[in-house]
Amino acid sequence: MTRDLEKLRLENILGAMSLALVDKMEKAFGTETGLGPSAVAAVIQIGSNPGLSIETLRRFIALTHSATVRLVDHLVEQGLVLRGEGIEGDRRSKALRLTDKGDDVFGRNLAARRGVIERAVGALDPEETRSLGQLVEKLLPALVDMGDDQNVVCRVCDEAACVRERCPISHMS
Amino acid sequence: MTRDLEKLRLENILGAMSLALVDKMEKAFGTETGLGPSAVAAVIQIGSNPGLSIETLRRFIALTHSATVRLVDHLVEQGLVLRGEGIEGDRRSKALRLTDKGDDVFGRNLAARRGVIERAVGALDPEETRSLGQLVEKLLPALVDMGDDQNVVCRVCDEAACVRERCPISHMS
DNA sequence: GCAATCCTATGCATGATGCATAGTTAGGCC
DNA sequence: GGCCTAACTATGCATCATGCATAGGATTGC
Repeated sequence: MTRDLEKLRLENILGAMSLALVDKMEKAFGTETGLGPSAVAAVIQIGSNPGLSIETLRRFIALTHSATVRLVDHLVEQGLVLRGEGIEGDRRSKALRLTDKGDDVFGRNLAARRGVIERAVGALDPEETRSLGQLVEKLLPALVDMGDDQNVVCRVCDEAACVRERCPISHMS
Repeated sequence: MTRDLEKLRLENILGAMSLALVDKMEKAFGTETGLGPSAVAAVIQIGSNPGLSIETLRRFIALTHSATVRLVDHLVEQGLVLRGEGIEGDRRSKALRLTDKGDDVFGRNLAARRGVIERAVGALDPEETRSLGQLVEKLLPALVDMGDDQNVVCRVCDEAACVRERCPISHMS
């Protein structure tokens, strides 16, 4: 019984920690680049997968198509994104790419995210950090459903830090 | 160097895990009770601290006063919240309380949150769970700034599962 | 009893987003 | 070749959440 209560307590703290971490990341995005969560996700995805289409982007960032169009419009106005020519000659689609300015924002967002997480993990010693990593790695797949949202989870990931073969989330396609 | 890369990788996964967990919680709130994140936070805070004022609530859920007024209006319309009489005879303030229906929603939201977290933690054995708990407990304070947002972090916490003396976040005043 | 302070409430504006719809291109089938 | 369906993009319209500015009522201290 005490055991159960203790378990509840730890689960509760895990939830609080996650929420705090996400809050801090979003706040850091805002102060660093002035972009909201969806815009940040879009920039990071376009930066990580240059040339993708709006439709593909839409799935990564979990928005409606129309919302994604508006969002991209906005990013283009801000000079962060370019709508290139059709993908593989398909003139329906537009290949999305970052401008130099967009690339800068891309990097600053990832750095801000890294900073927030490093600051938290900084409270642990190297041994504990490694231990936490192993646990999180084991726990993450249980959180992710099959289907579209596999990618959604990675919408603000630093893909340079992500070893695909070892990512707990199977990136398919 | 490999060590650094590995550290980056683990930090990245921690970020992804937190985002996934928060996503799932918000989704669960939506499907369970149809409320958005702010409304859920409001219900949970009113349920956990019955009789609080709009101004106090506002700080817990990190909204403007006006936004909080509108939110409470909405919750009252839905029959979840009551605006009671002034707090301690102060007729400026209105003591906020949950109706029976609101209390039901309160419980269902907390249960939904617990379910999401349990599902994730279910991937670990008891020993690992305990270990994760200790690490998270150590790491959480490093994430929380002094000031208002100490409470904000707890906006959807299950206070029944939270042992105040052992909460890494000092709840003051 | 008056001024400063605090709490609540409301008018107005904005930004993000979804739904419904339309235009354009590609590809397969006759 | 011509046509139908599917896929991708874009836009009009509506809604919701939220912030800013302002106003009104209550409390407190001098």
